Amino acid sequence: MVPSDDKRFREKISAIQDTMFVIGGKWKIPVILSIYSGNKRFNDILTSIPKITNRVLSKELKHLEENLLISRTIVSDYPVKIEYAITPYCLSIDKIAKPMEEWGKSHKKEIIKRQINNQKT
Amino acid sequence: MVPSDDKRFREKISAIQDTMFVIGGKWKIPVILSIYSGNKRFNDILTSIPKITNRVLSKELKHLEENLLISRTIVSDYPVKIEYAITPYCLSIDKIAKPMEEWGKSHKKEIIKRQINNQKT
DNA sequence: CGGGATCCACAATGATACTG
DNA sequence: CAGTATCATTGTGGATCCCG
Repeated sequence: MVPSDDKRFREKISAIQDTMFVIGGKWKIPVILSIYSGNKRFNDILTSIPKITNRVLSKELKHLEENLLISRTIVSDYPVKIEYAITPYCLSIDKIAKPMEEWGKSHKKEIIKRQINNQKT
Repeated sequence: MVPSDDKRFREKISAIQDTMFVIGGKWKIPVILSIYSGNKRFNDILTSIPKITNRVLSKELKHLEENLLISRTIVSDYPVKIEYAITPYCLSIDKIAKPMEEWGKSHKKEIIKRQINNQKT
């Protein structure tokens, strides 16, 4: 590796790893999209996302709140009623969600194409 | 959630999760960038990425090869000499790496800003 | 209803050694 | 050189129960 590239290289990696930390993992984006698509209550979000468990959802919501992507509001004390909402800031992840969605789709095609070619040989 | 949104919603989630699967995790992007920046040999890549171990690197390289992002070429049999290279197809991830890098940078600023505000109160 | 606490299985990782 | 094998340790996720 060229030494002069080193600093920029590491900064780049670091920035991308930061992003991965915030929205990476299996559930972050699904949770955000669930709330974005209208779900506000814990159990609604829970049931809207296949296979997620309440403990994991709880952790993810906390993580997202700490990273300013969603807000948590106590609507009523008794019975306890909480509402989650995405923050205006959260909309900025659209800039990465869109490319990721498109790339994911085209990549799937690419992999399928490869499999067909392998079968031929 | 509105039922009519359901199908598109799940497709969107699925595509993004596919992307996360391919380039997600701690090391995928660093490995790609390392090769991109000129490292071709296993041990070069290994030492260029802080904290990665040879076992993890080995797994990541296999994963990336399976997903067509890098190529693995046996240059000489004895002594064994392998060369890794990024594929032309791999360049397509630039479309997501760039946005992720930019978002990561601006997000760090956002978090720092939040911390300063919290200290005031 | 919105989670937290606990227990447990299994996956991931580090360290070290070893091989073709 | 380019990895694998093995073992100990840690982390993470699911299942279940519980509480305000």
